Amino acid sequence: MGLISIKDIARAAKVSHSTVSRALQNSPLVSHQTAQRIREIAREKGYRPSAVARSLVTKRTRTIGVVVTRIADPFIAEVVNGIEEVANDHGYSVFLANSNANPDREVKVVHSFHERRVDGILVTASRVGALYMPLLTEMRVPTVLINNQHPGEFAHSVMIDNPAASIKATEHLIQLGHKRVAYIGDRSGFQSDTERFAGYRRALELADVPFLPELTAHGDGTAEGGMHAMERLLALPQPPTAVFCYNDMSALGALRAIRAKGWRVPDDISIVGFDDLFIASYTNPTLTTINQPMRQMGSAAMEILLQLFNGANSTTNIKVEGQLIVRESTAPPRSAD
Amino acid sequence: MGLISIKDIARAAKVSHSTVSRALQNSPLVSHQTAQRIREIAREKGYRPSAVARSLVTKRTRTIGVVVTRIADPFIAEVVNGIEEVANDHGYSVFLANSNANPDREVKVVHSFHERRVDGILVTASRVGALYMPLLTEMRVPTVLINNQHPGEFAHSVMIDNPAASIKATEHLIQLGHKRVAYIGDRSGFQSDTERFAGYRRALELADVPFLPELTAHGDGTAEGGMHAMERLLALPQPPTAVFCYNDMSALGALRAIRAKGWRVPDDISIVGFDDLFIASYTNPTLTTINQPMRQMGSAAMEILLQLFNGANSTTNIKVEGQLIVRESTAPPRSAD
DNA sequence: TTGACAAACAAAAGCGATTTCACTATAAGC
DNA sequence: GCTTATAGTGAAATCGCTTTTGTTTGTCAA
Repeated sequence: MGLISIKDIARAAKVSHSTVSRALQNSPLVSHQTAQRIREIAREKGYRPSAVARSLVTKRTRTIGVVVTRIADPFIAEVVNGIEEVANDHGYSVFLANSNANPDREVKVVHSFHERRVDGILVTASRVGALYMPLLTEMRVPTVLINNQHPGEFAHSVMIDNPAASIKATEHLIQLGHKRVAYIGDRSGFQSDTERFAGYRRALELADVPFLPELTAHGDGTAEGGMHAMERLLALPQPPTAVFCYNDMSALGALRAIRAKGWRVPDDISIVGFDDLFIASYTNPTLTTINQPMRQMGSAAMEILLQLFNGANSTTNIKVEGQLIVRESTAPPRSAD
Repeated sequence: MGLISIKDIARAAKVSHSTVSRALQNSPLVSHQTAQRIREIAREKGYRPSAVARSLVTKRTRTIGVVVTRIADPFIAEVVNGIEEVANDHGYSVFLANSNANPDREVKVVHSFHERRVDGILVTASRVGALYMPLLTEMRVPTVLINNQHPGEFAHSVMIDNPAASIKATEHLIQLGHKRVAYIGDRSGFQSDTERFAGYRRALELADVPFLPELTAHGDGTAEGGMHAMERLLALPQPPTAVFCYNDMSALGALRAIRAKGWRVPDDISIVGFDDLFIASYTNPTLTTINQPMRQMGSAAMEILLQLFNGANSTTNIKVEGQLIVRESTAPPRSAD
């Protein structure tokens, strides 16, 4: 005998298996006495109803699929933490899959979720938005996108307001007196890079600070990439006095490049990051950055899903605010030039 | 009509649904021609077989459950990345659940995995080892523990050799000439703390360096905890000249406490961490630490599971070596005393 | 006494697949 | 020409549940 089933405990309790099923879901159609007895026997035998059999008839699996680029990315891990928390609280289990930012693999993963009949799908930082529309429409699975990287609106999403946040970050530097403010972006063509860059330019414009093309360098969102981008900026005949980085990882690399050259932050150069990863509070100097409420973004996305499960059918596009966190990596330029 | 089923495509192809099933699994019991035609129709209609219906009859779900303390923990995220990679490669989907280091919740999660009929379970840093034995035996689900935190052997596990690695770390400090070597541990009672502390003491013993009880402080594995522990060590009349930290997070806090006091690393005090988290290469100074091959530990655990699925029944207890990575945070003491 | 009604349970259908078993052609062997 | 093996297919059983439908029993009013 493999696992014990509802029939086994029906036999033991001398009732039909339908009665057992009802007793275990506290249905009022079974007498309190019998129900009690059945539950007792079930507990004794360590019976656990099969979710797969149940799902087959109820047509709901109480599972959701989460597709991420890489779970080891600290930003994503926090988002997933928020998702899992809410999901678990509501009895949903979460499937996790990495896409490695590979569109093919992403599609494959979504198909596998479909076969598993997940009730909903959450996607972080996807770049295959255009592929999703037909795919998901065909599947009819409620889907919420988090920080989608493809231009265009999707039915349901949670995003950070990139332009507004970037303006805050850049304005902070300008207000400190910086005129030569650089931008280290991500060359991979994410929409968030485009938007953050736009915010940066807009802030310069608003403050009548000229935009200098040579002060834009591109990394790839990693510390390594940020380091190389910073090296290029430092090699300029007239290096910037402040740098706004696409994300904290890039900023980490920038800090390193500056230190390697023997310069000091913020004395010689100011640095602002984006994300407010945990480690931003533990770098030396600590990092001024934009706080993205990652955990809450995850919970919010999951809560949208829950509402969709409950029949809501309005489109929900949440845009959260980023908050500027001033730490030690920014200061007025050495001499206001 | 909800989702399209095997019957729908059977009707369209004018064959029985059994033939469809066979055609889609490339069974040799169906003619090449018919199979071709059926597959074509299935593709056209975007048919995806229901994994839940299949699982009900095959008794295998091709899913595994992964229970972690917190997915946002960078160490764990890397392990999970390794797990997901090989699981996905073999057609397994992974359920992820946080236990928040709460034994009750951990048991609940395992029960939910059981109901979902996962084929196997992976647990990282569990502290409820004693509870697992009966629970898992009853469930008969292959389980592999990663860095289990409960003393005692479990059937299958992947662990780092804590004592050996800690000896390496401590010896490194001693060889640099340090005599007052402190240890910042984790007061939560993890087995890894016990083992690392034991390694530390053993190294002192081997080098005839006296063990001084006042040089042992306890954090809680977080940067904050490490910071407070370090503050206590710094307040000593004669502070240590080197500190071996339970993990990189604690070391991060220690670095910060030292910096707050105006001292410098490694000039005034040397620091060694444990884990080699990504950020160890980006602190200032970069952190000397013990490398745990997190990703590989995850893959190894998943591979053990796969072997168990294939009928292997030997007990497998993998013990991986930690590697000392020397970076900038360690140097000889200011004056060999 | 009888019929209506409700309560408590059993029986059976069905979810969507896999798999066993049975059946029908067709080809091969005598 | 007749048995017999074989390939290809269909029918039916099955997995472990939920849910609809049916049946029995007891209570009460007429």
